[in-house]
Amino acid sequence: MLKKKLSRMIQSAVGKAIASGSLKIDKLPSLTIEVPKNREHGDLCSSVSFNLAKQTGRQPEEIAGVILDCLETGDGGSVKFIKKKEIAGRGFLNFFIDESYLRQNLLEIVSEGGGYGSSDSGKGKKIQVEFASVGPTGPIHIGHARGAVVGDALGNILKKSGYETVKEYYVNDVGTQIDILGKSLKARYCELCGLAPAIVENGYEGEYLKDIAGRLKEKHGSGCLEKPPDFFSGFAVEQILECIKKDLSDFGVVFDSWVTESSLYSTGKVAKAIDTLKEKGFTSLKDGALWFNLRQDKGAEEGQEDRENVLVRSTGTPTYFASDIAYHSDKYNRNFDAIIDIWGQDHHGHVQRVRNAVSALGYDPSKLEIILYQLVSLSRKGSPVRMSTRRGEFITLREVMEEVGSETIRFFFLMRKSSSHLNFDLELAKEQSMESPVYYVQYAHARICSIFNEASNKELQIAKCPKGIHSDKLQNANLELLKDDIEIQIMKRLAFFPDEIAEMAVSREPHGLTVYAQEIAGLFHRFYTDHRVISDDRDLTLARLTLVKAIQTVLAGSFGLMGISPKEKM
RNA sequence: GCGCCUGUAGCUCAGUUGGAUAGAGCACCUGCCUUCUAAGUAGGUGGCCGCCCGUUCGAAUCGGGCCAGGCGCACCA
Repeated sequence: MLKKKLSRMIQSAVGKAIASGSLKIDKLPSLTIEVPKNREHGDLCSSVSFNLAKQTGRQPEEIAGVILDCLETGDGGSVKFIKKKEIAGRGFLNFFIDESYLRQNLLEIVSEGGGYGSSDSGKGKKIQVEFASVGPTGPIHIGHARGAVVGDALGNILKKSGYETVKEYYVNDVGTQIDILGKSLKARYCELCGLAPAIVENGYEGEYLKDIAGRLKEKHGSGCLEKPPDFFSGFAVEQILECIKKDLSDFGVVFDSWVTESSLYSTGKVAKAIDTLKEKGFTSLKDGALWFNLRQDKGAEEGQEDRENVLVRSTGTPTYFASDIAYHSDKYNRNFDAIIDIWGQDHHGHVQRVRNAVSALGYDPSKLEIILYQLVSLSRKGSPVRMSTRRGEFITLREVMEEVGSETIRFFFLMRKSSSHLNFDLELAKEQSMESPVYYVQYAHARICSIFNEASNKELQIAKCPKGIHSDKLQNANLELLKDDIEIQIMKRLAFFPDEIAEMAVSREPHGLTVYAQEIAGLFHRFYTDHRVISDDRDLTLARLTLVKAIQTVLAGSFGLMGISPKEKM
């Protein structure tokens, strides 16, 4: 990673300056390396001198000079990294990457293939991402899909960055809503059997329940009328969960682990969590119910107010809150270094009390990171489409997948940071499809594939896209021939791919994937317009094929993280 | 009322965690195909970064106060 590499170099330079007495500070300042907006300011830059100036009372420019004097750009490797370094803007340190380093990197991209972009920045750390945990009371709808996309992509990014990552789905298969679901199913079933259905208060009314009732009748005839409520809710959950799993996998979202709420009950984890809270004195009885109340002397995070929440209802059944505490306790016991929950913004009221409960149990609350994604408002031709699972008014993920395609949905949902509101217009997504950024990036990939097809036709004997590249031919290409401005620019941006991924892993924000992919695609399209890859000049052809192969590799790599499959032809 | 999120070009949004002259796409003008895909590309128009204070070498970014929009405040999940 370029930034890390330079950061280490500057760090040791500062260390050297301290040792030699030319710099007098007690602690190293936080060191951030950036890519300057203005190309004249180099490829990488740092503003450490400004921070150090504050500590030492000296001029930034002077400090910058001291650091540069101690900086060793040789860095021991065989390939030179920094070509030029300078002080500008009254103290900024600007660095220019040597082209030979970029050319070397190009070969690495081609030989690493799909592995390029990986890093070990998360090595040895175990991390869990739980997302898309939609209760099995109805089909997964388009609003939920945002959480699914964000979580999936983030999980992919973390894995790529070397974290041991578990993508998990939590199934709320017990509770009041599940009981109501069972009753609602029974009502539909009674209808099918020619009986008057019981009226279910706040019952689910979606069409899908009629289908499930139909399947129940098909399987058992009218023989289930006397079955207990559990039977109906169990059947409904089983059917709906199967449908959710199918939807998600068709959407390209894959989980490593599924945990059911019911299992937390059957293994006694819920009871244990409640008992522990009781023992530690975080509970009280009021109106026949057991409440969680935060005590400021224990576990309370600073600046919080006392809050009370019901753990066990006066009826004796624990609430969702209780089982969620047990679930988080279970997560902590699995020894993750970080636990990431991805929830819809509508659950934000739940955030603080879960954090409170977790710290009440004695766990480190800083390990729990809750990402709230803003809800998706769906519209069609500008007019809003309201959704409610209970009333059965919703647009399902499957419907939208069939209408606009899963890749468009995924790309769209990754284009905005998760804290931004997102309006998804069905008609617009379709209409724009020809002009959309999804096609823009796909088109770049497809064009490259086309070049390789042509190359194989032209007796160059370069393998076809995308597999089986004869990398030895490309490895021997004379990359010195890549010297046009746009070629250098492309090599630079490709070299930053590992940095980009590592940064997204740290910020937990996968939306940079779309930004980066569009940028690479844009550079390629510019290159493609002005330069021919395949020409009579065999050496230049090989060099450019290597460049283009690297672009293709990186594009496909970013698509993979987004969960989008690269197109070979359009 | 309390809490969370958002406010950047006409529209949809980026903005490297406080850096140097704020960027894309769409839309609107003007160019570029005998060639590996024009689903592309070059250029132009377009900005009190919601408003006001503050913090400092430096603010779209951090803090406070307003204004506007979205969402949440159950013995639901």
